[in-house]
Amino acid sequence: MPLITTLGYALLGLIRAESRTGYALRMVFETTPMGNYSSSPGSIYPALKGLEKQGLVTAEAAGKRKSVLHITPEGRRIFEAWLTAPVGAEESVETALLRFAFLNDHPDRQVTFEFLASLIIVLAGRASGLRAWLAGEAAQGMPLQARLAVSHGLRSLEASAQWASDAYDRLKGETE
Amino acid sequence: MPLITTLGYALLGLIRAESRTGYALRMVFETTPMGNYSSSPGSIYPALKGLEKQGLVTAEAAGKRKSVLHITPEGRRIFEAWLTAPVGAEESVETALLRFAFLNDHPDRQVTFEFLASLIIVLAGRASGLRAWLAGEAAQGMPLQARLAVSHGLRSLEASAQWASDAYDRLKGETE
DNA sequence: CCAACCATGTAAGCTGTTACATGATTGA
DNA sequence: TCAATCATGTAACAGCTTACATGGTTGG
Repeated sequence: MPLITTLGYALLGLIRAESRTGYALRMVFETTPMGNYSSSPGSIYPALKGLEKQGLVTAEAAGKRKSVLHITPEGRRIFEAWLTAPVGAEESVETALLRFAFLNDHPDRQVTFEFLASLIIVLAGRASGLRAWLAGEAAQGMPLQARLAVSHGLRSLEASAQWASDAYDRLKGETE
Repeated sequence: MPLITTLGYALLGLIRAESRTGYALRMVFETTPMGNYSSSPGSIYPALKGLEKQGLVTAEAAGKRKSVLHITPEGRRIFEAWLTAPVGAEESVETALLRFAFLNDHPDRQVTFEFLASLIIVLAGRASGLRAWLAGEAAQGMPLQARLAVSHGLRSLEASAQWASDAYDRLKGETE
């Protein structure tokens, strides 16, 4: 089993979509909202080295200093497995969104629909957990603003679920 | 200037509210949604040591192994400064919510209202940044699902702003 | 008396950040 | 030619996670 961070998968996915240099990958992070998965040479180059060491990408020399990274068959396998897994109970919304974005290129549209469906279920579960906590006695003893802070978390989950539902409809509309 | 992590401030705030042992602090994280700021002895005890080393808390021996932590005047000063600062442009929603929860105990209610007002402004700024990006040409070249993922970020910001506005009204109602 | 819980800590390892360093290439 | 940008890396450091280690106290 490979140990790949979210940044690693983000890099792998970008390389899969198009072979690139490390610098080109950095630029993606610096010029798009994908920058959340962070930038800076200090994180990207070591991460790329890690992917290379695990045989998920290969570096092709191109000029004095440049080296273009390509995904390997093994890299494809690993990425595909990560990409198409249903949303896990512990998975963060951030990585789920990263996967959703990369699923755009997946040939089987059904996978995306199943992905969104699993996301909605996970979010609903978390939301009901928070709702239960807020209704429970533990919450009654807490100061109002602490409860309000928790209710923010609930709102946030509801907004994500609503987004997922809207995205589902939107994509259904596209495919017809 | 002290270097204190979010976890450090969370601990400091809990100790300020009530002197506690490290174990009691851990239990707070394990039994409430505050668990986001994480638990596990491996992070909490070193963090407490750090606060002690900086003179922000003192440990009072209590029995064989227990030691009760108290906040120092210096700790109070540092915490108060952190607590009452307006929301920064780069500040995460998570730390803002932590501060909001702790502001519950602040004697001057006006501080909380100003805090929420500054939060709303920061969120609005981020939201318009994302909206601009989505409307810009960079976004047009991106695949639909990547744009949808970004629009999730926007929805999320809008939900947070709505929450802040509702919380403002709710608290205004309380004080009347 | 034994299990469960109270209570505190250390050690290894991984990730990421900041800052620094280096040199090539390109356009004005 | 000189500045900006392309392009890749290293080093120091901080923080967290997991896992381990240890021992006290309490209730059945």
